[in-house]
Amino acid sequence: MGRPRNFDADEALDRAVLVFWERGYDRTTLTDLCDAMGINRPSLYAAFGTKEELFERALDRYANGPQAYESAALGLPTAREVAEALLRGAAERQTGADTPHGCLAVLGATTHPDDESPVARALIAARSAGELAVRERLERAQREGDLPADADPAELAAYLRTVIYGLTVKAATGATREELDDVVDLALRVWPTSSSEWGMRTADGH
Amino acid sequence: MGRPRNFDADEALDRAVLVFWERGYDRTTLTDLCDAMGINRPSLYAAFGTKEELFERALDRYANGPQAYESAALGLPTAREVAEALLRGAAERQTGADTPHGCLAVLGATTHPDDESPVARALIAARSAGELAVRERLERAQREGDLPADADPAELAAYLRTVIYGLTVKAATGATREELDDVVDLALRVWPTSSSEWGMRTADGH
DNA sequence: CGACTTCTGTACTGGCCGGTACAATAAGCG
DNA sequence: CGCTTATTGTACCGGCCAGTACAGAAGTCG
Repeated sequence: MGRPRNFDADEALDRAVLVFWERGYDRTTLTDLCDAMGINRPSLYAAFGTKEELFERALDRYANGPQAYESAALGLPTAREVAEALLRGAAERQTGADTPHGCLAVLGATTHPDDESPVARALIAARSAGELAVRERLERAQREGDLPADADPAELAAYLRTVIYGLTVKAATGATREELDDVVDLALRVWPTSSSEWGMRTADGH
Repeated sequence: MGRPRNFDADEALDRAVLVFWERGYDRTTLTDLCDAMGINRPSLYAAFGTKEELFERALDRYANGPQAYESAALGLPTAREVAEALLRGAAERQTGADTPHGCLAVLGATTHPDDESPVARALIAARSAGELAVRERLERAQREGDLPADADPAELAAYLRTVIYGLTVKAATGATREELDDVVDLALRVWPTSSSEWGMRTADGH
């Protein structure tokens, strides 16, 4: 009962995602959000709560929407395919013509680990969860014999995550998809293809 | 003549660098800066101008101070040494115990290429200049026979820059120096050591 | 129809922001 | 010692921010 709201909450949240994605948390104002969502402030508060709470909802929706290619990538059969899908997916997603460049979870806020703000903690948690998921997928690959026994899933996951973060910053700086794909080509050469070659290349390390 | 200022401008600028480095441009207020610099607002304006202008001065000082390892790295004799020094230097610099984690030039502001603010343009210019310098160094290495002829200096420079950016985000998220060094170990395996191996690993690419 | 409940629109609040006016202060110089 | 010049400290400005009070509007249910 009561007066029905005359906007679609999911659609409004999608608009909010785009605004945060483009401008980051700090530089986004409630006025920006209301304009983009087509509603006014009391409605925003009633439906989504505080700006911080709205950001966390947006982050969640981003993970399940634009960033869903990540979980899809983890479902691929081999570790090598997972790695390539993660990197190519990041390059493609972050240079889309119709979406802001870069990644909301990385560029959403300038955070440092000792920052106790809820926004910072939500972002750091989201990033850590992403890396952990990759690591667990690679550990499974190793158990399945899909990844050489002397490879280190944790290090590989950290490396993949590092490259993905780097792609984000490059995309935000204005890199094109082609440039990013070239970087992905190079980054994937690290991937261990066979146990012997992997060992050989490790042996002469410093 | 006139009353002499009772603070050291360079020292005050160093303090400003630390504040911007830790909090980023947007989250840093003039009150933060004045407190850290030990001066009050009119003195700050007289000595450094606007907050934006102060940030650009801080960025410049950062490049010539904490980030000076980059230009030092470019002076090393071989391309391989240059690459390793850049990555190790980034890992070390961005996880220092006495300095904020991450890189001022990357985390200083959430920017997008179509952002016309002076701060955004200064940051993007600084990043592009950094990558260009690496690329030119690698082109020289190739002329000197120090890098295989079939390697692509522009792609390698973009790759190095991407990994460095990624290290920055990981450092800001709380990664330790050891974790970053492991990533550097992996990242450096990409480096072309001899023309034949480089070609071999390229041939079966997709 | 009329009571009730929920949402919408306007207009506002206290607080913080970047930037500055102005008077007091501290030096050099004749 | 005064005059000039530059910096300092205080106190303030308009503007924008996130968040909200309140009245009117739009539905449901008896």
